[in-house]
Amino acid sequence: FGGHTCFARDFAARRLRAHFRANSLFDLTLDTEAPDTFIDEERMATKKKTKTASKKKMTRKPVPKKAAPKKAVKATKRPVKVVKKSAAAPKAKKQAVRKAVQMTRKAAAAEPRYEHARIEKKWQAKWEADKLYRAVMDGSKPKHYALTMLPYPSGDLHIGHWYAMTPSDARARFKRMNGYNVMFPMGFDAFGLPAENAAISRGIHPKVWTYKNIERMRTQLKSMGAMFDWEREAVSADPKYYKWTEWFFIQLFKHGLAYRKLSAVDWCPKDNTTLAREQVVGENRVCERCGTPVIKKNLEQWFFRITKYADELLDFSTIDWPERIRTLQTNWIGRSVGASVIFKIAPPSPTGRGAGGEGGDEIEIFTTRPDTLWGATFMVFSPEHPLVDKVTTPEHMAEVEAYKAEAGRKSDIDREAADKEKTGVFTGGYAINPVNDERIPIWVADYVLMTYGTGAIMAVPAHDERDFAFARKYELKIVPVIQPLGADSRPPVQESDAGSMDAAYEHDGVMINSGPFNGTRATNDKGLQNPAIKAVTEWLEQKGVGKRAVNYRIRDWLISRQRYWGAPIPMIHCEKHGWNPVPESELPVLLPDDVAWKPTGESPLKLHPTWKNTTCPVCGEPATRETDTMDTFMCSSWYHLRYLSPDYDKGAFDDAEYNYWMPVDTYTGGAEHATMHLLYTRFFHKALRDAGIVEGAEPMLQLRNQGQILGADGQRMSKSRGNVIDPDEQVSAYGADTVRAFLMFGYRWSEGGPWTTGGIDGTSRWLRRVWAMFTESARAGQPPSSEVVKTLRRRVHQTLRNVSRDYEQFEFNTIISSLMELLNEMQKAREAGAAGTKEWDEAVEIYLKMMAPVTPHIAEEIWSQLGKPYSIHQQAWPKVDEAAAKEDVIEIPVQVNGKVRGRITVAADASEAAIRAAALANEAVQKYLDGNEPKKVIVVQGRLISIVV
RNA sequence: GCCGAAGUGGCGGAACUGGCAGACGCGCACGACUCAAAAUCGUGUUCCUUCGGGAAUGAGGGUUCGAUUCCCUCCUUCGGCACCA
Repeated sequence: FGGHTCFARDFAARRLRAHFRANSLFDLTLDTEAPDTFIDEERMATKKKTKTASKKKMTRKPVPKKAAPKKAVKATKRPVKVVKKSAAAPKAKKQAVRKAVQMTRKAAAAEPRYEHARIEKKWQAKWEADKLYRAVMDGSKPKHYALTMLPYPSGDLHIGHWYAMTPSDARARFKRMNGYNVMFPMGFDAFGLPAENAAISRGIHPKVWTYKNIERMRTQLKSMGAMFDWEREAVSADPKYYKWTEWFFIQLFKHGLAYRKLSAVDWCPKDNTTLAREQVVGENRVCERCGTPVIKKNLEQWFFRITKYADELLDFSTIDWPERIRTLQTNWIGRSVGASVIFKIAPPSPTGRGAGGEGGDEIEIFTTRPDTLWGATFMVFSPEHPLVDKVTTPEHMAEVEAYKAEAGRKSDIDREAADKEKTGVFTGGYAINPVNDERIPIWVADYVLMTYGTGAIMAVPAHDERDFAFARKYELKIVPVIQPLGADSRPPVQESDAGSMDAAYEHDGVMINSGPFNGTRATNDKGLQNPAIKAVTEWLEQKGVGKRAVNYRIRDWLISRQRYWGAPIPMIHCEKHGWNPVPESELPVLLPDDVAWKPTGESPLKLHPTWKNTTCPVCGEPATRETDTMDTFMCSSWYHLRYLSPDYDKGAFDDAEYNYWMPVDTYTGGAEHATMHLLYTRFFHKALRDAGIVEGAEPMLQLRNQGQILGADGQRMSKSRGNVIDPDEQVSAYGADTVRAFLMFGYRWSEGGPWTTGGIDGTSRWLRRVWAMFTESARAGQPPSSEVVKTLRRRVHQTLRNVSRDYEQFEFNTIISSLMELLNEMQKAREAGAAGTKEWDEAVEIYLKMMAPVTPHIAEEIWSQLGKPYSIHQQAWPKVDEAAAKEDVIEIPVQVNGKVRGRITVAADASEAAIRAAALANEAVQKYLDGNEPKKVIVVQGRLISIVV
């Protein structure tokens, strides 16, 4: 391992160890050919020998040590402590449990080994042969549609896939055992850039690359032992799938929800394609796929009218989605309430200075602060605003043209950097402020964006930071209109004092210099709950110069991609008849196989010699096809519908299946899709609903996000960092059940975290112990006391209660810790002779059922070895016996002045008076009371007693 | 800057109605076994301690008999947005 870090060496060593262990290279008992009894006896005998030998040594050796002065002190002091702490039972209890655990751990070593590889292979084959997880409609059962995000077939399954999917699988299995008819489908999001990039760099056809990867990943997915119904598999690059992707596009087009528009769009120069606004990320505005900074291009492209649904998408009242996702989507949609106000362009002044407009022109602006209208001392137009040319006077024309040209050349990053110094030029034109008829100058500046509001703003320098900076730089008038509440605070009341302002005032105050509204209280809240805004908006409406208005940050969804490996956009352009959809009878528009993939910036389909040539569906004259393909997020917006009936050819899905299965009951996947897939799919469903294709407002009722597994170094896993954990290696070393259980045990599922080398060993030990204890035959011994079996039952049913709740709530880590705890309790019970009793058998049966969703193979194997009916996964979830789970004697801590000073043991149903009496009688408590009468005694039933002195 | 989430031992994390902080596991230390490892097993493991106790859930305050949990202020980390008028 020369040249590697210590970590790498350590990691490699561990892997080797695991590998040796898995392949039995260390273990002397691994001769599976030999009869089991022989192995057992042989081993037991050796164990016993070594045991007695060691005991002898033990008793002899420590003697001189104990004679050492230090130890002697401890030895004498100890008994005192023990006596004192005899009240503190938990410690003793804990030790007893520990002892029992150790005893059975020893016993475990004697059992036939847990051979995960053999067991897992065996059961996976049987489940598949038996179609155990086939989900078919069944009106007699409640349905549960469990969906987990489908993978992109990029090559190999990642540990992240396991982390996302296996807990989802466990939850689906839990639901199934609870009587639901569960569908848990799987598929591949198979179109997209990586396939095409592989084609370019390696010369493999995208289709070949993709399907080869799917083949491999399907095998890897099967190694999870998940309950995927493979007969429902859907692959988005399959013509029988994308036929309906195309069909959906046409439906959206027919309902006015898909349209073509020329606009400045985000373009990734590396991937040579346009991107949706959602796919441009980060401060530097980079491509979400490859990290290259995007540039703007003016192109005619296809858009989906997601903005039409902005308001509806803000309503989460009918779905149970994480707060985080709701916030992200809400912010992304970015709803602002304010007013639109109409400013007239001023007619040319008699002096020749002033507007170039001929009069009668109006300009509408959007503001969230109509209460500051009286402070609007100038207007600013975006350089792209169509009225710029009209308002610009001849003497300013050259300067304005130069500025526009400069703005056009700048990238968005340069232009939109918030800390950049603002620039602009005067147009020579003026507008009339409708509230006070002031003539205010019109400027052009690139800090005003054409893409938000109307592309023009009223500038209120006294109360807006950006306008203030601009006004200071170009020496424009500043009129304060909000006076702070304190007498001597700024800004000044008079316009002439504005020169002393050093920043815009953006806080609460009282309106001044505002005609009829002087004295009105103005808070800094936006929206109509601000009394000043409410009053002014109503006044504007009465005067007919403005009205209440809402604006959104979200833009329409740009879906055109200048790439080959995507679903073709089924549209035809004719010189005479413009754009028309391909007739539905001709769907799908098939992707041709014989294309040259060259990164030219044009779709490879455009370069195909014949593909684009077709005829106009209206007139039959020669016409051309759209050569762009669809964003892959279009394909994934409806995959949950294709799973309903992946082979159905009379429609995108079979209505009967839809009516039975939809909507999705639980959806699991990464939060990184918050403003992309998770927003698109909600939009898509609403659009289909309005097109009469689906029903209901939302496609997915409940969403839960898992976190991310990072490399052991806390960084994102990546090949270049060398910190990738390969799930296949983990599976071959530990088995799928261990990997599943570790991923569920080691993390809060919603958080994720760094991979911990060695952490998996704990889970591996757990399963080996389970194996050992449950496969070992009961030894004859003294019968257990009734207390032992009663305690056992109580623990079992208490655990069942907790575990059931945790499955329901996606809290997988505590499921496994509860199971580990119960195993420790069971070992204790076993040592006390409980094995062989009917309570023991019940405990084992419930235990296996509780672990079955997490570790399906080992549970099935032990279940079958115990002679129980196949399959454990078809068993009903056990019911909690509340009576058995109830504690009859409880220990309650007694607090004196907020500190635990003693403990009392009382019957669980003891009366408050009895508990109080017992607490006050407690020796330790008496000591702390020191003869004083307690001021107050609080008894919390079953919890604690708090005494205030 | 704005919005959101989260801060608990060496680590992952638990504490589900405001009621015994640190469950469960990892790691570590020492010991048993071994020629030696590995595996397994045993003991211990929040910190301080004069061995009586005391302190502690990012920091500081508040409410309460009682706060990891509720409220306020601040700090840190992560995620998102970012000239959005």
